[in-house]
Amino acid sequence: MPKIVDHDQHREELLNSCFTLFATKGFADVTIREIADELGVSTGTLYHYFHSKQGILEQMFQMVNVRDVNQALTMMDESLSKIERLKRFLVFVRERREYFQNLLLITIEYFRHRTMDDAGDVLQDFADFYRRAMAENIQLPQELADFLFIYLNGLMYHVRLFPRSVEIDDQLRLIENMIECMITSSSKPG
Amino acid sequence: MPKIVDHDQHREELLNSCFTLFATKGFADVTIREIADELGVSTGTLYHYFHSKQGILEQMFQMVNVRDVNQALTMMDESLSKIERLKRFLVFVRERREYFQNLLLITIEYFRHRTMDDAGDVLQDFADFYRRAMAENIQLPQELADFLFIYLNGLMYHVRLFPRSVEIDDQLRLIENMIECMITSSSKPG
Amino acid sequence: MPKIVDHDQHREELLNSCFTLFATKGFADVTIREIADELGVSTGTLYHYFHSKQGILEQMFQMVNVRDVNQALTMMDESLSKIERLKRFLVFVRERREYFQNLLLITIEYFRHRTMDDAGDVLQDFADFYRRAMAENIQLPQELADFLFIYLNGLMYHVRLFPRSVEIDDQLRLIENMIECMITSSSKPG
Amino acid sequence: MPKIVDHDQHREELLNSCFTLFATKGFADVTIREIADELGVSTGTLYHYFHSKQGILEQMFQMVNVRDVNQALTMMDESLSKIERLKRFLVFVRERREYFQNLLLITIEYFRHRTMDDAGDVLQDFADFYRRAMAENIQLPQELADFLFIYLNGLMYHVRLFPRSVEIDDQLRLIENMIECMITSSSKPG
DNA sequence: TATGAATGAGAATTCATTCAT
DNA sequence: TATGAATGAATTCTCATTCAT
Repeated sequence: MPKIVDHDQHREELLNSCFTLFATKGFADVTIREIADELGVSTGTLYHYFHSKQGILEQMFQMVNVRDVNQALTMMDESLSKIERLKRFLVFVRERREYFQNLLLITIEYFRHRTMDDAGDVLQDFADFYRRAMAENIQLPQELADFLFIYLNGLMYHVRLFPRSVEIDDQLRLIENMIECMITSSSKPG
Repeated sequence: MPKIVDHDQHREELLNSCFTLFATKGFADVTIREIADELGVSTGTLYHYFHSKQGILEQMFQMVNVRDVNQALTMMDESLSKIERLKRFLVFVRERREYFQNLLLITIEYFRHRTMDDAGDVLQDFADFYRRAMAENIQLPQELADFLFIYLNGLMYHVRLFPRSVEIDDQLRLIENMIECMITSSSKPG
Repeated sequence: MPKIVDHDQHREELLNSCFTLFATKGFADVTIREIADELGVSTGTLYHYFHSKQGILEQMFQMVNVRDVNQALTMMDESLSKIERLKRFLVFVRERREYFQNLLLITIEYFRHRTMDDAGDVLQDFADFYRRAMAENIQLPQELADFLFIYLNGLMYHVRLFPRSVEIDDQLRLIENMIECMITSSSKPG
Repeated sequence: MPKIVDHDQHREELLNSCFTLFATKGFADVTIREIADELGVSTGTLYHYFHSKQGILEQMFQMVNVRDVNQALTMMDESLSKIERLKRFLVFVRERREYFQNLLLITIEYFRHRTMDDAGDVLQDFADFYRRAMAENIQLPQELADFLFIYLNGLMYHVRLFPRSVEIDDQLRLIENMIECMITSSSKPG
């Protein structure tokens, strides 16, 4: 009997392995051969799992999308205060900064290479998911969550491209203070 | 006598014209033929002015670098208050947002494709220049200027990739308030 | 399972086929397309077997080298006299004159296009092999074998470039007489 | 008044300068730019003097042809003996061996790249001239002169390609002895 | 006459994709 | 299902040649 489950699982492993490859070299500069070598399979095998190189990028992006949704939903403890939640979230981002930097770069690759027959506005949904998840999890007003999201993307971009010019910890403390300040000042009466 | 051509000036014009091309499609996905067509010259001419495709990217990035330095230095009126300066600066960014979005994407391309024999740490210098120019011009402490720089990069990234998800004017107002709040609160006694 | 191909054998066949091509047109004037057409394969296939055009020349020269060594070693009958050996050798050269003319021209191509990271002094080894094989096989003193080698190269060069100006048979008879004369006169007492 | 003589003289100088270039790198591997640089003129100027790259090779070969004829005719002293003439000739070749090596390589280039609308059988005439000049000057029977010619070409080829494997002086002494031997033995009465 | 900027056909090489095994 | 040899269109780059100045 063919192992259907394994097939999907295998595909997911394959996608994971070339996530970093695409992020660091860029989609166009990674060859199918490279991917195959990285994954330890032949190019022929790759084409059993994916329809094309393009398809790899698309499926990878969608997989990331789904996976991150699932992860984020289970992150927060219901009993925490806003400030605690924010702190936790920033620690979470800090710990996975490598991943988020790559995700940011992958998103650009997807932005550039998506075909218009991709179902719907995948990118918009992707961003919206993150923005809303942040608002919900940290319980921030959407505008503030957006602000935080935008800033964190800027920070990921910055530390990847100019690694020596800012201290990520200093910047995270700064944004924490700022958001905290906004929360407390806006919740204060008059 | 041969045709009189200002070699450097012509080269700069050529570089300007493929700035957008590289930003939108990405360096690897733009062909020399495309560039030549866009510029209205032959591929041979391109190689008369540039040593390689790589060389086009490098020279373009350096040109941008130099040009932006010169522009930024002449931007500010000495008599303005901090707040006024910040406002002016944000208007400046807003008006040139298209350009800054492209610059951000070009920077990633340069980051990916630079060769190690490029003189020094061009990228670091590039970022440092912007960070310091902002600190000086708006007269912010460096940490706050860095914060602003990082946020604005995040914003440029966001509006390019997810154009429908946030209002750039709302976000600019928000960051203005935040910085203003920081300035005033930190300058207040006690 | 992929198509079973004896990689090395196939490569050798390919090399054989472009031997004449390189000899007659010269390395630089043969295009990869021409080679591919001549061999009945695609350009892509060529690059599956060889690292570059340069590499084809290098591997071809080395293959020739090895093959000729093996052939020459089995040529001579132990029981023959010096004169008989010489005669046989000249017949051998005469019969394969087309090949030797091409080999001479190929050697020039290799001389011109070899890269310095080629292992050792391939050309010198190549010549030394021939000189020594001749001395041994015909049992001539090295100096006389060198003389014969040099003359025969000259003859191959001549008949290829100026085919109507000398009769190869006359010249072969002449050199036979000369060598014979040298052998007998030097072996005579007094 | 236009200087017609200078034009031709200039052209001859130009041809001289790229003689070595063509010999060492081969016709196809020398660029017009290289030639122009070597000659210290622009590519445009080159095309005032020559119709094409091909034309440079053709005119160069013809110039060499004519020049060598003129030189050789004035070389010999009428009063010398055969043996003396042979010796002188070999010294002449020895002194100009660099030139003859290049000439041999140029001849191959011409052989490969001549067009069929080149007037007559230039190559054949070229070889015949040398063969006859040698027969006349040294006063050898044509067959022996041919033999000498062929051998010397072989020697030039050998010392250029395999410089460490034979001593040119040893070989020249050997051929001298051989020819001498042939002369004296054939002139002796039965 | 002399220049060298401009041209574009054609070169070597790469690489996504196919398919016989 | 898995392989990797084979394909050939497309890419970057070169270079002989032209021509406006």
